[in-house]
Amino acid sequence: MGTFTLKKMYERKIQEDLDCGISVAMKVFGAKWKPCIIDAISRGARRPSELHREITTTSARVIDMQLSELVTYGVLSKKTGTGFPLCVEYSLTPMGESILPILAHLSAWGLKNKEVVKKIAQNGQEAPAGKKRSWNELSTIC
Amino acid sequence: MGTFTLKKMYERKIQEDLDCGISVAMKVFGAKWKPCIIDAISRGARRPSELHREITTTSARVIDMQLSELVTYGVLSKKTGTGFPLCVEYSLTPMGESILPILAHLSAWGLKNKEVVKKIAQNGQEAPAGKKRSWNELSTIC
DNA sequence: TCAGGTACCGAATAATTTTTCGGTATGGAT
DNA sequence: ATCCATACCGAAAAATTATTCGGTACCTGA
Repeated sequence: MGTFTLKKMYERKIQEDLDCGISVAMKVFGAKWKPCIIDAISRGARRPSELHREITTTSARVIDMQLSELVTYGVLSKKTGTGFPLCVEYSLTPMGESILPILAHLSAWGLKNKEVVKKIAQNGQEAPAGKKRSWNELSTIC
Repeated sequence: MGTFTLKKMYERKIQEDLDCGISVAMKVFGAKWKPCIIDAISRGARRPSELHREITTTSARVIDMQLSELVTYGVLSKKTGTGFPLCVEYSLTPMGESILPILAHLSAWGLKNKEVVKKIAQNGQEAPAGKKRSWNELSTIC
């Protein structure tokens, strides 16, 4: 028996293609803090308060929101205690566990390339845009 | 000798952490259409016009922008022809090639889970939010 | 009864990314 | 001189995501 209300989710204007595997993956764990949260949980942080303490680069609210989305998509499961103080534990489902190796690959790739990327990023020009065609770009083909 | 101007890139207000491998990876190939473009190129599409024809779900402008970012970050290399008609070819650099297995993993994961995700996504409530605590959520712990 | 720790939530706002629109430039063919 | 296909680009608008702010609720011990 419970009163409840369902908040309607943000309604996209542009449809996404959930037949594309990459879109699906990105939807489920591609948000800014989700990999971070999944990682922390895989390393043993289970309670929201622990996560809040561990991840200080964003607010508690943000973590809470992402946690609940991860539960919705079946990446995490949630157990609620009734004792005192309130206690909730999140843990990875098998589906969640299956994400870990992918995150490991992403992380390895990023670490391997981070110096180059950093250098380019700090150059301040994302794209060599605005250049008006003139000198030879590289070798000539075609 | 060439006239040119550099368009300044979007200046972030919130700093990103480029020591985190996952952030780096996401920055380089995590944008909406980049995986798609990388994939198309890996399958043999080299010229912008081919890509435009192959990827019809977004505009040419979008593809062009992503292409130039991918070049900037060293994922693609660009060769410009001087003949007629104008001809440009993009190809994967070794760094670009090294992304392919990761995309394959992401894609495989997504395809394996897409039915579940689709079902949940179309349920219309992203998060089971708004629920006011009352019945037992799951088993009790703590 | 009140403070204190835990777990949440909604609505507004800000930041970021994506998309649209309307251009420029090149060189050959007509 | 105009038209075509190719390859680009800037600026504004729209869409999406992330963040901030100010709450509620539960239980217990002081």
